[in-house]
Amino acid sequence: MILSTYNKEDKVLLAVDCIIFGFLKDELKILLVQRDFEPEKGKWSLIGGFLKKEENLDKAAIRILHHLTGLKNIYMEQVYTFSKVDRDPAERTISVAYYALIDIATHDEKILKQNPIQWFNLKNAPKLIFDHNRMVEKAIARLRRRALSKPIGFELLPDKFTMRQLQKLYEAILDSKLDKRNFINKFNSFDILIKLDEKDMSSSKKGAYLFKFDQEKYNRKVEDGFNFKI
Amino acid sequence: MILSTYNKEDKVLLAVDCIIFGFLKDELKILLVQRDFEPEKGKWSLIGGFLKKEENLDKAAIRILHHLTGLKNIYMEQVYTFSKVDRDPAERTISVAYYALIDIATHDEKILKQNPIQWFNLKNAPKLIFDHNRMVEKAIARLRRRALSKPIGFELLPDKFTMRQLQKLYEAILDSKLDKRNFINKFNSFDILIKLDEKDMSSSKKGAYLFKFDQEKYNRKVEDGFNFKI
DNA sequence: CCAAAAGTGTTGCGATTACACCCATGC
DNA sequence: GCATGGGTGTAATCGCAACACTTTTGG
Repeated sequence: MILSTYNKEDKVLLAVDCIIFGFLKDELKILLVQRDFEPEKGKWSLIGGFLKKEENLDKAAIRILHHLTGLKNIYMEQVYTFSKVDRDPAERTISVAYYALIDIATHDEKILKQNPIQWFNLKNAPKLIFDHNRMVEKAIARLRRRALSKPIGFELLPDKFTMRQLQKLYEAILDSKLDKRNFINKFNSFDILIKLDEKDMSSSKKGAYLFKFDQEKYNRKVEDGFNFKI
Repeated sequence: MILSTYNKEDKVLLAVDCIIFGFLKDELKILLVQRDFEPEKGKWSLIGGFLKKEENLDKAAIRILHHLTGLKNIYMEQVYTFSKVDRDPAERTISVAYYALIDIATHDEKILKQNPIQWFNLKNAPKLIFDHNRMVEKAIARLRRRALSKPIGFELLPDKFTMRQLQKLYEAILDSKLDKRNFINKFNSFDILIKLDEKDMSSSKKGAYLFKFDQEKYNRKVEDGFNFKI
């Protein structure tokens, strides 16, 4: 029933849980924390926290991520709100899931200073508390859809990257093999990468050219109705 | 800060607002209510209510829709959670938006018994309270994406419908003209409709064949990896 | 000199698009 | 008999997928 004041309505705890994706050595990873409080103390969990009265959810997600990893200016996006009545046995809690994309290679030192948090390969991540595994699934589905329609992967790669790295990233996100030539041809046809004179020598004798994402050009193209589509 | 009990955390009001889509006379419509309480009394608003402690959000959305329209067994889906600090001037409220799809032709009598609610053409709907217009936008975007990848429109049409009605529905959702022959050819290629012997005589002298959606066949196809794609 | 990864184009096929005429009937 | 909406097929084009060999160089 709606009342003319809201006084009689139930209030609830609103949590934010973050599915933090990273990419390293051709593998998609997620960052997990070992819970240091009851219930489920010691178990692996998504990084989370509670919404405060004076902030919106986006801000809360940014604050929680920053607090537990030290990272700022990270791409985040709301995924879904989970509300099963007994999802948290301690108390009725609604949780809004956000996913974040992190370039591990550039940020790893910062993150791993924090103790009880750890990267897991997505494929062999542990069982998580509550409904966190479902949250991860939803976030992956979302990431996948996003990757097909936006050049989202750049958030997960260093500033300079090789075509092969980019391809491996898409393969990890989409969980399928892609053809090398077709992938490169398609990406080049978008014309949103800058080919550098530099080479990355770490993965082969011949060396592989490095590329950068041309954000400006991409934005202009989007405004002109360009549609990214892998 | 996460504490070992949640006692110190802020609690908030959690609302559910419903973007209710209908389709009649080739037009996509939304159902709105004139608010009968402060703040913003008398203004047009989405149909909404508050989450109760003992229900999850899906249940709350169903309850709220049923309470204000009398309808049951309606397709609903969570869209997004809105949390701007001052979105509701009366009190800090977070709102989870759901969209619903209703076949107006079949259900209209029930709905219009209720007094202060009314269908509006999407194109000339009034300005809504709070951030409700943004909610509608998000819901449309979601509906659009959904319509491209699932035969979602059947929720919006009567049990029996003509090809032309189906096409007009897609045109309304996608906000673009479609070619008559291409549309029918594509839809027939999916093979998920049952052509009836009956004709609808209301729109032309010749009459147009009626079709039904073959839910069973569709489900079987989806299980076999079929991918609906307009 | 050879192993290992990088780089590079072409072709066939299937899907999408564009397009125009006859049909049935109520008035 | 004519105006109105219903119904139907084909050809041209485009985008996607499949595919193999040469280059470079550290060891």
